[in-house]
Amino acid sequence: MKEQQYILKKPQTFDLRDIFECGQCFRWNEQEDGSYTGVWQENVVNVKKEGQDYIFSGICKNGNLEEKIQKYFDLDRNYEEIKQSLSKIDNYMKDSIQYGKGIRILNQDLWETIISFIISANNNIPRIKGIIERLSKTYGKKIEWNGKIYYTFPTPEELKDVTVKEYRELGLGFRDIRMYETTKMILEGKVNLQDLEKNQNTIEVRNKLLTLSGVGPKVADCILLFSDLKRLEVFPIDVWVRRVMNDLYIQNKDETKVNKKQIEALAQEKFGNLAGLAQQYLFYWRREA
DNA sequence: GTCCAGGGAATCA
DNA sequence: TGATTCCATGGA
Repeated sequence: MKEQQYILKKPQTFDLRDIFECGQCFRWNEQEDGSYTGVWQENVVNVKKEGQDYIFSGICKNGNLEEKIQKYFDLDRNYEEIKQSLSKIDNYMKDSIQYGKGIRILNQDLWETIISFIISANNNIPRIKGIIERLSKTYGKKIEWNGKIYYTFPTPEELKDVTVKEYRELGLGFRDIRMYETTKMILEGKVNLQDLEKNQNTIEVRNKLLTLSGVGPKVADCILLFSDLKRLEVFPIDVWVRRVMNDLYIQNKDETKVNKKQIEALAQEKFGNLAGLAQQYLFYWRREA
């Protein structure tokens, strides 16, 4: 495969750290020069900031790099408008958006997002990244670029003979059986990913995702928001989001006792169909700042 | 040694 | 429906 290059000139909303460290993805790693390298589908790409421009270079299977980047980085969406709208809600939103102003929500592969967030359950980000890297290295396809070896995220077919024990040995812990069962369900067609991609009814898609082993409300919402399903109205509630929502708006003495339905209702009322974006600014702000 | 992590499933009321 | 408890693992 031939190396391709694409230069994104002076994007208004685009920051490498905000995009790759805000918790939505697990396969992008910072390089010594401050650029980031990542693998998605069968693409290996490095993004480097040059002045106010961003230089993408890498290899991609069938297709041109520019089109893939346009889609993956959600470049057709107007984030300036979204940020302006959310900033009007209150000063907390204004501050959190100011902190994460370069965030864009990636259109990640549905299958990879499902598995990644099943692994994320009761786990921490460095360890999630390690597990996903070992999964790819063990079962994915090898891609060489720029003198280094990279591995694609394994497809359901590439995992069809993997046992629960082998997942456990990769360090998945109690998530081994969930990963095994979900992979099996998809291979057997009990959940059809193409059908989910086509279905415009968010409730139906969410309910279907919830039938997968290891997919509960929070994981389902992360899949809906961070994959190419791209539902911006969902509001994934994890420990950090519960914490920040309680601190800012609810102020219960015991944050762990806050009712999830109360948080959901509040999010819907305040943020409406942009709740997912609001959630991401708040998550990143509370976790990093 | 203890606590915690982008929670889910099983169990019980 | 709603609340509790257990689930591996590695880093702080």
